[in-house]
Amino acid sequence: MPVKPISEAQTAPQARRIAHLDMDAFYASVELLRYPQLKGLPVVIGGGRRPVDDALQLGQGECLLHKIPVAQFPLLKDYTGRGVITTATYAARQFGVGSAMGLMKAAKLCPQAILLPVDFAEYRRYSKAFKAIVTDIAPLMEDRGVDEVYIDFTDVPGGQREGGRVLARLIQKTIFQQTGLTCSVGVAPNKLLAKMASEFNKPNGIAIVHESDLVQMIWPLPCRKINGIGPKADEKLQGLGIQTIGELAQKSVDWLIDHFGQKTGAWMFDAAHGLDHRPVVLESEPVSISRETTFEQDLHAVRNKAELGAIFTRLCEQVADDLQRKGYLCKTVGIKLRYDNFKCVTRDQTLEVLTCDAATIRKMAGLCLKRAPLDRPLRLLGVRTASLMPVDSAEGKPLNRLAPPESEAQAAITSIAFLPQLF
DNA sequence: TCTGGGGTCCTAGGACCC
DNA sequence: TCTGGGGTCCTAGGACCC
Repeated sequence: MPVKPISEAQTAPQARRIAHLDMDAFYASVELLRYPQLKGLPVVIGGGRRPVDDALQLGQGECLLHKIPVAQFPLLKDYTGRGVITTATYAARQFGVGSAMGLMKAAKLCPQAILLPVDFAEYRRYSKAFKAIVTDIAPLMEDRGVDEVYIDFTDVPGGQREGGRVLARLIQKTIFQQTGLTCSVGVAPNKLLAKMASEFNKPNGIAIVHESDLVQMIWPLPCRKINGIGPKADEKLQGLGIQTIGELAQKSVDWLIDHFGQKTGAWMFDAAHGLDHRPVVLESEPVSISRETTFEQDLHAVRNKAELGAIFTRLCEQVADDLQRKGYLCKTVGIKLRYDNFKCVTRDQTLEVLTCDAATIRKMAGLCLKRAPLDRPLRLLGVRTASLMPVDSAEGKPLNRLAPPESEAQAAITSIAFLPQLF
């Protein structure tokens, strides 16, 4: 029996261990740190729009709640407006309310819930804090939004111990000690399984999944638990008699490709078998930057022209500002409309120059708007920029970073052949 | 009294080029 | 003389995620 040389043993490839970390009821937990007197009570956070502030009778965005007794906190039943729930505490979830539910609908289910306005600035502070703790311990982290990250444990010292449990526990404990917030962690051979695993022992839990656990731990789960299978795909699967991931795994690739197309079918097959080769990505360039807003009341393109125009211009200014702050130029400008019947329409148009100028974006967006049906009342208007290029890599490209001379702007616009008459 | 805002990725057709 | 086959870019819509 040959003995492995020590050097080879030391460089033997480590098993791939990927963690998914998910903060528990993130926004709600941050609010509970600020208002500990709300612990155990049903609390809903939502809105973020002016009516919420009005309903809460807060002065000019100032948060005065900590000065008043719990009995006087604003209640969900007193709210009127178009907001949705962003997060609910576990106490509130027991009444069946949850993320993305309209506040008015939630008020029926749980009228006594306390309603708090969202405070993104505060959540971002905590988000940065917990991510800094993670990267201090394990530097290969992929940002998946305010409250979620993937972490590559593979080559981190201790990352292999107990399948990743030791390192997960360290990160979880450090985050709690330094922020007071709990999180759930799943560690598995890849992102797909890690994401599922992080849900297993929520809240404040850790779950370890190995390849050999596939049949026992993954196959009994409903297909909907696969990140990427949403309500539509799930409905279609159920129509085909497939409820669980295990049932999905019994189908052949060809059968899945026949029903879902080349790409989705092949992906579903891999997912059902626990396969996922996506790397943990540290940084990525944005594909688009956009702003949108839902009006307090539906607006009509003709009857409310002035009001709509002002909102439209403001959205363009915000997008331009976002581009400039983040250091990008765009080549495509688009709009999004949502009508009173909730139907959506988009129009977009590619420029011949790169720009981050509000007036140019406004002009292009205006042309897009004229190509959209404007007979129905609108509930939402959005402005989107895409085909982005970082400013520093745009050297030598035709630029339009400031408002161009009128003749140039005109040239850019009239060169779009199908629309000269609209301007 | 339904249903936010900010994203990514995929599909599919048409234009246009080789 | 009747219709191939790639490739890329643009546009619109939709599924999905946080």
